[in-house]
Amino acid sequence: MEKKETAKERILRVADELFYREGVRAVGIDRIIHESGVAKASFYRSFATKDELVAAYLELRRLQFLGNIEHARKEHPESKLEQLLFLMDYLAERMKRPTYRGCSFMNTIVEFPEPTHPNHAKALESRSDIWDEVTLLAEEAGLPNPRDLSEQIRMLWSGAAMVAYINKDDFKPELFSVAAKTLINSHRVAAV
Amino acid sequence: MEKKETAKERILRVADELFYREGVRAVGIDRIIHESGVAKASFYRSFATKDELVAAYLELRRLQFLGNIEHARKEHPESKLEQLLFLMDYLAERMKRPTYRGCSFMNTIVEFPEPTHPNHAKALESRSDIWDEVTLLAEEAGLPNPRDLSEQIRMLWSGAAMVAYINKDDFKPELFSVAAKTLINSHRVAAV
DNA sequence: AATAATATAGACAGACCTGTCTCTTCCTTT
DNA sequence: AAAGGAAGAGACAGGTCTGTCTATATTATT
Repeated sequence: MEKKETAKERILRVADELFYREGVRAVGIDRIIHESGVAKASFYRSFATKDELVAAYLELRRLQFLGNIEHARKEHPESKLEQLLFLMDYLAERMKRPTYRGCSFMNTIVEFPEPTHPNHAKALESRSDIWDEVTLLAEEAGLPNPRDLSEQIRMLWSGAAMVAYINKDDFKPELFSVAAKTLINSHRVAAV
Repeated sequence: MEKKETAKERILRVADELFYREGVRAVGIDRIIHESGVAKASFYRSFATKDELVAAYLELRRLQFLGNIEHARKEHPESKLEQLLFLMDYLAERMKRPTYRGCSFMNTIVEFPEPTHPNHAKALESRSDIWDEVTLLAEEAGLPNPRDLSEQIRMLWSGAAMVAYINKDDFKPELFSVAAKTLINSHRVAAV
Protein backbone atom coordinates (compact mmCIF):
# COMPACT_ATOMS: atom_id res chain seq x y z
CA MET A 1 0.00 0.00 0.00
CA GLU A 2 1.20 3.46 -0.92
CA LYS A 3 2.14 5.60 2.02
CA LYS A 4 0.17 8.81 1.86
CA GLU A 5 2.14 11.99 1.33
CA THR A 6 2.62 13.88 4.58
CA ALA A 7 1.81 17.57 4.86
CA LYS A 8 5.51 18.37 5.04
CA GLU A 9 6.21 16.43 1.87
CA ARG A 10 3.35 18.10 0.05
CA ILE A 11 4.52 21.55 1.09
CA LEU A 12 8.03 20.80 -0.11
CA ARG A 13 6.79 19.44 -3.40
CA VAL A 14 4.71 22.56 -4.06
CA ALA A 15 7.54 24.84 -2.91
CA ASP A 16 10.04 23.06 -5.13
CA GLU A 17 7.88 23.57 -8.17
CA LEU A 18 7.05 27.21 -7.46
CA PHE A 19 10.50 28.26 -6.27
CA TYR A 20 12.13 26.72 -9.29
CA ARG A 21 9.61 27.99 -11.81
CA GLU A 22 9.05 31.51 -10.53
CA GLY A 23 11.95 32.22 -8.19
CA VAL A 24 12.33 32.13 -4.43
CA ARG A 25 11.64 35.80 -3.75
CA ALA A 26 8.68 35.96 -6.10
CA VAL A 27 6.86 33.13 -4.34
CA GLY A 28 5.44 34.06 -0.93
CA ILE A 29 4.55 31.83 1.96
CA ASP A 30 0.85 32.58 1.53
CA ARG A 31 0.95 31.24 -2.01
CA ILE A 32 2.68 28.01 -1.00
CA ILE A 33 0.23 27.56 1.86
CA HIS A 34 -2.74 28.12 -0.40
CA GLU A 35 -1.52 25.86 -3.18
CA SER A 36 -0.57 23.03 -0.89
CA GLY A 37 -3.95 23.24 0.87
CA VAL A 38 -2.56 23.56 4.34
CA ALA A 39 -3.12 26.09 7.13
CA LYS A 40 -0.55 28.67 8.04
CA ALA A 41 -0.05 27.23 11.51
CA SER A 42 0.51 23.78 10.03
CA PHE A 43 3.07 25.18 7.64
CA TYR A 44 5.04 26.78 10.43
CA ARG A 45 4.90 23.52 12.37
CA SER A 46 6.76 21.81 9.51
CA PHE A 47 9.17 24.64 8.69
CA ALA A 48 10.08 27.25 11.28
CA THR A 49 10.85 29.92 8.68
CA LYS A 50 10.66 30.43 4.95
CA ASP A 51 14.44 30.15 4.77
CA GLU A 52 14.23 26.69 6.30
CA LEU A 53 11.89 25.68 3.49
CA VAL A 54 14.29 27.19 0.97
CA ALA A 55 17.10 25.12 2.48
CA ALA A 56 14.99 21.97 2.10
CA TYR A 57 14.27 22.91 -1.52
CA LEU A 58 17.98 23.37 -2.25
CA GLU A 59 18.83 20.11 -0.52
CA LEU A 60 16.26 18.32 -2.68
CA ARG A 61 17.85 19.77 -5.80
CA ARG A 62 21.31 18.82 -4.62
CA LEU A 63 20.35 15.21 -4.07
CA GLN A 64 18.56 15.14 -7.40
CA PHE A 65 21.65 16.35 -9.20
CA LEU A 66 23.94 13.89 -7.44
CA GLY A 67 21.47 11.26 -8.64
CA ASN A 68 22.09 12.37 -12.22
CA ILE A 69 25.81 11.87 -11.81
CA GLU A 70 25.19 8.48 -10.27
CA HIS A 71 23.04 7.63 -13.25
CA ALA A 72 25.86 8.54 -15.65
CA ARG A 73 28.24 6.34 -13.64
CA LYS A 74 25.93 3.33 -13.85
CA GLU A 75 25.27 3.84 -17.54
CA HIS A 76 28.93 3.30 -18.44
CA PRO A 77 30.53 1.25 -15.68
CA GLU A 78 33.46 0.25 -17.90
CA SER A 79 34.91 3.67 -18.73
CA LYS A 80 35.24 6.80 -16.62
CA LEU A 81 35.75 8.89 -19.73
CA GLU A 82 32.50 7.56 -21.17
CA GLN A 83 30.78 8.49 -17.92
CA LEU A 84 31.95 12.06 -18.34
CA LEU A 85 30.94 12.22 -21.99
CA PHE A 86 27.58 10.65 -21.24
CA LEU A 87 26.98 13.20 -18.48
CA MET A 88 27.42 16.02 -20.99
CA ASP A 89 24.76 14.56 -23.27
CA TYR A 90 22.54 13.91 -20.32
CA LEU A 91 22.83 17.48 -19.06
CA ALA A 92 22.11 18.78 -22.57
CA GLU A 93 19.00 16.64 -22.75
CA ARG A 94 17.76 17.93 -19.41
CA MET A 95 18.33 21.55 -20.39
CA LYS A 96 16.12 21.32 -23.44
CA ARG A 97 13.07 20.23 -21.44
CA PRO A 98 10.27 22.81 -21.46
CA THR A 99 10.19 22.90 -17.65
CA TYR A 100 13.89 23.73 -17.44
CA ARG A 101 14.46 27.07 -15.71
CA GLY A 102 18.21 27.10 -15.18
CA CYS A 103 20.34 26.09 -12.24
CA SER A 104 18.46 26.48 -8.97
CA PHE A 105 21.71 27.20 -7.12
CA MET A 106 22.89 29.97 -9.41
CA ASN A 107 19.44 31.50 -9.46
CA THR A 108 19.20 31.44 -5.67
CA ILE A 109 22.68 32.90 -5.27
CA VAL A 110 21.78 35.81 -7.55
CA GLU A 111 18.45 36.29 -5.81
CA PHE A 112 20.25 36.53 -2.46
CA PRO A 113 23.49 38.35 -3.29
CA GLU A 114 24.57 38.78 0.31
CA PRO A 115 27.11 35.97 0.91
CA THR A 116 26.17 35.70 4.58
CA HIS A 117 22.51 35.05 3.83
CA PRO A 118 21.67 31.41 4.65
CA ASN A 119 20.01 30.86 1.28
CA HIS A 120 23.07 32.15 -0.54
CA ALA A 121 25.43 30.06 1.58
CA LYS A 122 23.42 26.87 1.21
CA ALA A 123 23.15 27.27 -2.58
CA LEU A 124 26.87 27.97 -2.90
CA GLU A 125 27.73 24.93 -0.83
CA SER A 126 25.40 22.68 -2.84
CA ARG A 127 26.91 23.91 -6.07
CA SER A 128 30.41 23.16 -4.79
CA ASP A 129 29.39 19.66 -3.72
CA ILE A 130 28.15 18.88 -7.19
CA TRP A 131 31.20 20.28 -8.81
CA ASP A 132 33.54 18.25 -6.63
CA GLU A 133 31.79 15.18 -7.98
CA VAL A 134 32.33 16.21 -11.60
CA THR A 135 35.98 17.01 -10.90
CA LEU A 136 36.36 13.56 -9.40
CA LEU A 137 34.98 12.10 -12.61
CA ALA A 138 37.57 14.00 -14.65
CA GLU A 139 40.33 12.82 -12.31
CA GLU A 140 39.23 9.21 -12.53
CA ALA A 141 39.16 9.47 -16.32
CA GLY A 142 42.92 9.94 -16.13
CA LEU A 143 42.93 13.25 -17.95
CA PRO A 144 46.13 15.29 -17.54
CA ASN A 145 44.67 18.43 -15.95
CA PRO A 146 41.41 17.31 -14.40
CA ARG A 147 40.97 20.48 -12.34
CA ASP A 148 41.48 22.80 -15.27
CA LEU A 149 39.18 20.76 -17.47
CA SER A 150 36.58 20.57 -14.75
CA GLU A 151 36.77 24.33 -14.36
CA GLN A 152 36.25 24.88 -18.08
CA ILE A 153 33.31 22.50 -18.13
CA ARG A 154 31.88 24.31 -15.14
CA MET A 155 32.03 27.61 -17.02
CA LEU A 156 30.49 26.12 -20.13
CA TRP A 157 27.80 24.27 -18.27
CA SER A 158 26.94 27.23 -16.02
CA GLY A 159 26.55 29.43 -19.08
CA ALA A 160 24.53 26.81 -20.94
CA ALA A 161 22.18 26.66 -17.96
CA MET A 162 21.75 30.43 -18.07
CA VAL A 163 21.20 30.53 -21.84
CA ALA A 164 18.74 27.63 -21.68
CA TYR A 165 16.86 29.56 -19.02
CA ILE A 166 17.09 33.11 -20.35
CA ASN A 167 17.13 32.53 -24.12
CA LYS A 168 15.13 29.32 -24.16
CA ASP A 169 14.18 29.53 -27.84
CA ASP A 170 17.77 29.99 -29.00
CA PHE A 171 19.20 27.19 -26.92
CA LYS A 172 20.55 24.23 -28.91
CA PRO A 173 21.57 21.37 -26.62
CA GLU A 174 23.88 19.76 -29.17
CA LEU A 175 25.97 22.93 -29.33
CA PHE A 176 26.58 22.51 -25.62
CA SER A 177 27.52 18.84 -25.74
CA VAL A 178 29.71 19.32 -28.80
CA ALA A 179 31.50 22.22 -27.12
CA ALA A 180 31.96 20.20 -23.93
CA LYS A 181 33.44 17.31 -25.89
CA THR A 182 35.70 19.71 -27.78
CA LEU A 183 37.07 20.95 -24.47
CA ILE A 184 37.51 17.41 -23.13
CA ASN A 185 39.26 16.39 -26.32
CA SER A 186 41.59 19.36 -26.23
CA HIS A 187 42.87 18.05 -22.90
CA ARG A 188 43.30 14.53 -24.23
CA VAL A 189 45.32 15.78 -27.20
CA ALA A 190 47.43 17.93 -24.91
CA ALA A 191 48.31 14.80 -22.97
CA VAL A 192 49.84 13.08 -25.98
CA MET B 1 36.57 74.16 -17.37
CA GLU B 2 35.06 70.98 -16.05
CA LYS B 3 31.31 70.83 -16.24
CA LYS B 4 29.94 70.00 -12.83
CA GLU B 5 28.13 66.72 -12.49
CA THR B 6 24.37 67.21 -12.49
CA ALA B 7 22.16 65.70 -9.80
CA LYS B 8 20.79 63.21 -12.30
CA GLU B 9 24.27 62.09 -13.28
CA ARG B 10 25.33 61.74 -9.67
CA ILE B 11 22.27 59.66 -8.85
CA LEU B 12 22.93 57.38 -11.80
CA ARG B 13 26.57 56.97 -10.88
CA VAL B 14 25.71 56.00 -7.32
CA ALA B 15 22.92 53.70 -8.50
CA ASP B 16 25.18 52.02 -11.01
CA GLU B 17 27.73 51.23 -8.36
CA LEU B 18 25.23 49.99 -5.78
CA PHE B 19 22.98 48.07 -8.14
CA TYR B 20 25.94 46.30 -9.67
CA ARG B 21 27.69 45.56 -6.42
CA GLU B 22 24.77 44.57 -4.22
CA GLY B 23 21.93 43.83 -6.60
CA VAL B 24 18.92 45.83 -7.77
CA ARG B 25 16.40 44.48 -5.28
CA ALA B 26 18.77 44.74 -2.34
CA VAL B 27 19.36 48.46 -2.89
CA GLY B 28 16.43 50.68 -1.98
CA ILE B 29 15.60 54.15 -3.19
CA ASP B 30 16.28 55.60 0.25
CA ARG B 31 19.83 54.29 0.18
CA ILE B 32 20.55 55.76 -3.25
CA ILE B 33 19.06 59.08 -2.19
CA HIS B 34 21.10 59.15 0.96
CA GLU B 35 24.39 58.15 -0.68
CA SER B 36 24.01 60.57 -3.55
CA GLY B 37 23.19 63.39 -1.12
CA VAL B 38 20.00 64.40 -2.81
CA ALA B 39 16.46 64.87 -1.53
CA LYS B 40 13.69 62.43 -2.30
CA ALA B 41 11.72 65.00 -4.25
CA SER B 42 14.77 65.80 -6.34
CA PHE B 43 15.32 62.15 -7.06
CA TYR B 44 11.78 61.71 -8.31
CA ARG B 45 12.17 64.80 -10.47
CA SER B 46 15.04 63.05 -12.30
CA PHE B 47 13.55 59.54 -12.40
CA ALA B 48 9.80 59.00 -12.21
CA THR B 49 10.15 55.52 -10.71
CA LYS B 50 12.84 53.16 -9.47
CA ASP B 51 12.36 51.05 -12.58
CA GLU B 52 13.22 54.06 -14.71
CA LEU B 53 16.49 54.38 -12.85
CA VAL B 54 17.12 50.67 -13.33
CA ALA B 55 16.55 51.12 -17.06
CA ALA B 56 19.10 53.95 -17.11
CA TYR B 57 21.56 51.74 -15.23
CA LEU B 58 21.12 48.91 -17.73
CA GLU B 59 21.47 51.31 -20.65
CA LEU B 60 24.72 52.59 -19.18
CA ARG B 61 26.03 49.05 -18.93
CA ARG B 62 24.94 48.28 -22.47
CA LEU B 63 26.80 51.26 -23.90
CA GLN B 64 29.81 50.42 -21.80
CA PHE B 65 29.91 46.91 -23.18
CA LEU B 66 29.48 48.02 -26.77
CA GLY B 67 32.45 50.29 -26.07
CA ASN B 68 34.51 47.22 -25.14
CA ILE B 69 33.72 45.60 -28.46
CA GLU B 70 34.58 48.82 -30.25
CA HIS B 71 37.87 48.84 -28.38
CA ALA B 72 38.67 45.31 -29.60
CA ARG B 73 37.85 46.35 -33.16
CA LYS B 74 40.22 49.31 -33.03
CA GLU B 75 42.98 47.28 -31.41
CA HIS B 76 43.26 44.96 -34.42
CA PRO B 77 41.94 46.81 -37.45
CA GLU B 78 43.66 44.43 -39.87
CA SER B 79 42.06 41.12 -38.89
CA LYS B 80 38.50 40.34 -37.80
CA LEU B 81 39.65 37.05 -36.34
CA GLU B 82 42.23 38.87 -34.23
CA GLN B 83 39.47 41.19 -33.02
CA LEU B 84 37.51 38.20 -31.81
CA LEU B 85 40.53 36.60 -30.15
CA PHE B 86 41.50 39.88 -28.54
CA LEU B 87 37.99 40.33 -27.20
CA MET B 88 38.26 36.99 -25.38
CA ASP B 89 41.44 38.07 -23.63
CA TYR B 90 39.94 41.43 -22.88
CA LEU B 91 36.83 39.90 -21.33
CA ALA B 92 39.00 37.55 -19.27
CA GLU B 93 41.01 40.49 -18.00
CA ARG B 94 37.87 42.36 -17.00
CA MET B 95 36.46 39.36 -15.16
CA LYS B 96 39.45 39.04 -12.89
CA ARG B 97 39.10 42.56 -11.52
CA PRO B 98 38.20 42.66 -7.84
CA THR B 99 35.15 44.83 -8.53
CA TYR B 100 33.75 42.35 -11.02
CA ARG B 101 30.35 41.07 -9.95
CA GLY B 102 29.15 39.20 -13.00
CA CYS B 103 26.97 40.25 -15.89
CA SER B 104 24.54 42.98 -14.88
CA PHE B 105 22.01 41.76 -17.43
CA MET B 106 21.96 38.15 -16.29
CA ASN B 107 21.82 39.22 -12.67
CA THR B 108 18.91 41.56 -13.33
CA ILE B 109 17.04 38.93 -15.34
CA VAL B 110 17.35 36.45 -12.48
CA GLU B 111 16.37 39.09 -9.94
CA PHE B 112 13.20 39.83 -11.94
CA PRO B 113 12.18 36.44 -13.28
CA GLU B 114 8.84 37.61 -14.67
CA PRO B 115 9.49 38.13 -18.41
CA THR B 116 6.93 40.93 -18.62
CA HIS B 117 8.64 43.00 -15.94
CA PRO B 118 10.26 46.08 -17.52
CA ASN B 119 13.59 45.42 -15.80
CA HIS B 120 13.66 41.85 -17.09
CA ALA B 121 12.70 42.93 -20.61
CA LYS B 122 15.26 45.73 -20.76
CA ALA B 123 18.08 43.48 -19.51
CA LEU B 124 17.16 40.75 -21.99
CA GLU B 125 17.11 43.21 -24.85
CA SER B 126 20.47 44.70 -23.86
CA ARG B 127 22.02 41.26 -23.65
CA SER B 128 20.73 40.41 -27.14
CA ASP B 129 22.10 43.65 -28.55
CA ILE B 130 25.54 42.83 -27.27
CA TRP B 131 25.40 39.33 -28.54
CA ASP B 132 24.37 40.39 -32.01
CA GLU B 133 27.55 42.42 -32.12
CA VAL B 134 29.71 39.45 -31.18
CA THR B 135 27.95 37.28 -33.73
CA LEU B 136 28.67 39.91 -36.35
CA LEU B 137 32.33 39.72 -35.40
CA ALA B 138 32.32 35.95 -35.92
CA GLU B 139 30.59 36.38 -39.27
CA GLU B 140 33.06 38.99 -40.44
CA ALA B 141 35.93 36.71 -39.42
CA GLY B 142 34.73 34.37 -42.16
CA LEU B 143 34.28 31.39 -39.89
CA PRO B 144 32.11 28.61 -41.33
CA ASN B 145 29.32 28.54 -38.73
CA PRO B 146 29.42 31.95 -37.10
CA ARG B 147 26.06 31.55 -35.38
CA ASP B 148 26.95 28.21 -33.84
CA LEU B 149 30.33 29.47 -32.72
CA SER B 150 28.82 32.66 -31.35
CA GLU B 151 26.31 30.58 -29.42
CA GLN B 152 29.04 28.42 -27.91
CA ILE B 153 31.04 31.47 -26.95
CA ARG B 154 27.94 32.97 -25.41
CA MET B 155 27.50 29.87 -23.24
CA LEU B 156 31.14 29.84 -22.21
CA TRP B 157 31.27 33.54 -21.53
CA SER B 158 27.96 33.60 -19.64
CA GLY B 159 29.19 30.80 -17.42
CA ALA B 160 32.58 32.42 -16.92
CA ALA B 161 30.79 35.57 -15.79
CA MET B 162 28.79 33.57 -13.26
CA VAL B 163 31.84 31.66 -11.98
CA ALA B 164 33.88 34.86 -11.74
CA TYR B 165 31.04 36.34 -9.70
CA ILE B 166 30.03 33.39 -7.56
CA ASN B 167 33.32 31.54 -7.12
CA LYS B 168 35.62 34.53 -7.37
CA ASP B 169 38.59 32.84 -5.71
CA ASP B 170 38.52 29.84 -8.05
CA PHE B 171 38.20 31.84 -11.23
CA LYS B 172 41.19 31.64 -13.56
CA PRO B 173 40.84 34.03 -16.49
CA GLU B 174 43.30 32.18 -18.69
CA LEU B 175 41.17 29.02 -18.51
CA PHE B 176 38.34 31.03 -20.02
CA SER B 177 40.36 32.57 -22.83
CA VAL B 178 42.07 29.26 -23.64
CA ALA B 179 38.70 27.51 -23.75
CA ALA B 180 37.26 30.26 -25.96
CA LYS B 181 40.15 29.95 -28.37
CA THR B 182 39.82 26.17 -28.39
CA LEU B 183 36.20 26.55 -29.45
CA ILE B 184 37.07 29.13 -32.12
CA ASN B 185 39.84 26.88 -33.40
CA SER B 186 37.57 23.87 -33.55
CA HIS B 187 35.42 25.79 -36.02
CA ARG B 188 38.42 26.81 -38.11
CA VAL B 189 39.63 23.23 -38.35
CA ALA B 190 36.14 22.07 -39.27
CA ALA B 191 36.21 24.52 -42.16
CA VAL B 192 39.29 22.91 -43.75
C1' DA C 1 -20.01 8.92 23.05
C1' DA C 2 -16.76 12.10 25.11
C1' DT C 3 -12.45 14.11 25.37
C1' DA C 4 -7.96 15.31 23.69
C1' DA C 5 -5.10 16.51 20.02
C1' DT C 6 -4.48 18.45 15.72
C1' DA C 7 -5.80 21.02 11.43
C1' DT C 8 -8.12 25.09 9.18
C1' DA C 9 -9.27 29.84 8.34
C1' DG C 10 -7.92 34.10 8.68
C1' DA C 11 -7.07 38.33 11.52
C1' DC C 12 -3.22 40.93 13.04
C1' DA C 13 1.37 42.94 14.25
C1' DG C 14 5.70 44.39 12.63
C1' DA C 15 9.02 45.22 9.18
C1' DC C 16 10.27 47.12 4.84
C1' DC C 17 9.80 49.54 0.48
C1' DT C 18 8.01 52.92 -3.00
C1' DG C 19 6.19 57.13 -4.11
C1' DT C 20 3.64 61.58 -2.44
C1' DC C 21 3.35 65.50 0.18
C1' DT C 22 4.56 69.32 3.36
C1' DC C 23 7.57 72.46 5.36
C1' DT C 24 11.80 74.79 5.69
C1' DT C 25 16.08 76.54 3.89
C1' DC C 26 19.00 78.30 0.50
C1' DC C 27 20.24 80.38 -3.77
C1' DT C 28 19.51 83.27 -7.68
C1' DT C 29 17.79 86.97 -10.15
C1' DT C 30 16.21 91.46 -10.53
C1' DA D 1 17.63 93.87 -0.43
C1' DA D 2 13.45 91.30 -1.77
C1' DA D 3 11.03 87.71 -3.97
C1' DG D 4 10.49 83.53 -6.37
C1' DG D 5 11.99 79.05 -7.46
C1' DA D 6 14.63 74.98 -6.50
C1' DA D 7 16.57 71.73 -3.26
C1' DG D 8 16.86 69.38 1.39
C1' DA D 9 14.72 66.86 5.29
C1' DG D 10 11.63 63.80 6.43
C1' DA D 11 6.68 62.54 7.67
C1' DC D 12 3.16 59.68 5.80
C1' DA D 13 0.11 56.64 3.06
C1' DG D 14 -0.41 52.36 0.75
C1' DG D 15 1.30 48.09 -0.49
C1' DT D 16 3.62 43.56 0.34
C1' DC D 17 5.65 40.05 3.00
C1' DT D 18 6.75 37.08 7.17
C1' DG D 19 5.50 35.09 11.26
C1' DT D 20 2.10 34.91 15.49
C1' DC D 21 -2.14 34.21 17.53
C1' DT D 22 -7.11 33.16 18.18
C1' DA D 23 -11.24 30.82 17.27
C1' DT D 24 -13.56 27.11 14.91
C1' DA D 25 -13.82 22.50 12.94
C1' DT D 26 -12.23 17.82 12.39
C1' DT D 27 -10.05 13.63 13.56
C1' DA D 28 -8.38 10.15 16.70
C1' DT D 29 -8.47 7.67 21.04
C1' DT D 30 -10.43 5.53 24.89
